[in-house]
Amino acid sequence: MVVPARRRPSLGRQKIEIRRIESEEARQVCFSKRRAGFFKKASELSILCSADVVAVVFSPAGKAYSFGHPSVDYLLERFMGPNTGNNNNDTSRPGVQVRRGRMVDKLNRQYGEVRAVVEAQRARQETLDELMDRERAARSRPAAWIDADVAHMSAEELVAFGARLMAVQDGVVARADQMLRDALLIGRPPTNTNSRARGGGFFHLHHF
Amino acid sequence: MVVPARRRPSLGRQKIEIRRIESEEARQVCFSKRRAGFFKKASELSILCSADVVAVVFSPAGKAYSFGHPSVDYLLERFMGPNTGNNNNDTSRPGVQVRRGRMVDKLNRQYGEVRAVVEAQRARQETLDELMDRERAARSRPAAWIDADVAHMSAEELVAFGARLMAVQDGVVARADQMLRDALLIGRPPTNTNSRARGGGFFHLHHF
DNA sequence: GAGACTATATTTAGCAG
DNA sequence: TCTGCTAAATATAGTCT
Repeated sequence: MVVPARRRPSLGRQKIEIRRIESEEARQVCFSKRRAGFFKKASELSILCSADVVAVVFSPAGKAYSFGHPSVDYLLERFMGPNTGNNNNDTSRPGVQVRRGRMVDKLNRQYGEVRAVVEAQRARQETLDELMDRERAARSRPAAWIDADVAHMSAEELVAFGARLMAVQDGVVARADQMLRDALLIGRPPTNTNSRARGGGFFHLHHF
Repeated sequence: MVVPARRRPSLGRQKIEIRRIESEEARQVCFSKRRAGFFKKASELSILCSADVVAVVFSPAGKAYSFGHPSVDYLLERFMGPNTGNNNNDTSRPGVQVRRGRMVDKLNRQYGEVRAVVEAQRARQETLDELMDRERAARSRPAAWIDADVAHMSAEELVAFGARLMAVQDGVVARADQMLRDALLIGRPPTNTNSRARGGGFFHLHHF
């Protein structure tokens, strides 16, 4: 009795050239997969080598996904620590007061790998997008205080500024990370049977 | 005649737990390898999916390696474009005037994958570190204008600020990228026989 | 249109020079 | 330290559900 010689169920991974994927759909799929892998790599790098890693990815559609890394504790301490009452002459920026809850949602959306959590609240997604837009609009006015000068900086200044930016962003991400962590009461990502989701998750406490 | 049954030349890659590598040396090696792989992934992601990607890695030793990516042209245009003479009331930041040359060096050091180039000028490295420190010191005073407030931001503000930061940083990296590119007259990374350096390089022009 | 799956493409841990 | 090698560990393209 001859077996229908059914073909291989799959050709397996194919080699591809590193060039823009033309197919809109395939591009989107690839983006999701690789973004996940990318963030995972970031996570591993930060854990294995005790390195601070910050990564931001803007989807073609314009959405931002960020990965904030390790030294959460260290930076948290630095930014929220003892000297909380410092000299900030905040006279130009608008005060957007908001409670904790929303923050969690936004971070979840912006964040890449907390997918497991996001999964459970995908419904709120749209509300978030809306919020994001509104906020951006509200900030467009005073927002210029930062980038207005970038174009005018000398080479030296540019580099220095960039460095500062990284450091600050690091702090921002760190604090955000911590807030999310607090809000969700997460110490480690929720256990997930999916093999992809394994690999550690990206909110680590560790080191420094 | 019995063959000495020589063992496998290598056990091949071993599985490791994702946890801080204790061995100082092994950690350093791993850092180098994975940093390279990480940046490569960033590059591929940006090219394949036409996504903007920014990644910064701080080595345990404190050095920063950054990967700026794609929409160089787009952002360059945005930051250096037509409306160069905009409304910046720059009354607080010091003006550090410097010529092009140094910029190239610093960027090279800061950048990870231009190693091939860096290789050829490692000697100047120390001068750069010195410069960096001096600059940082000089900037420590007015530097506070940014991070002083981070600790005081509400959740909403934090996220918005983070988003802006990413965008700006993207711009900074983009401009820096372009400057380096101009200065070195590079269109693509220098050809290198080393297999590691293969994989595309990270300064792309492409898309958007 | 997000996951599951399979077969390959890539990455990289542990060594050796 | 840095480079190269080898083989096992992962990441993922293409498909199907």
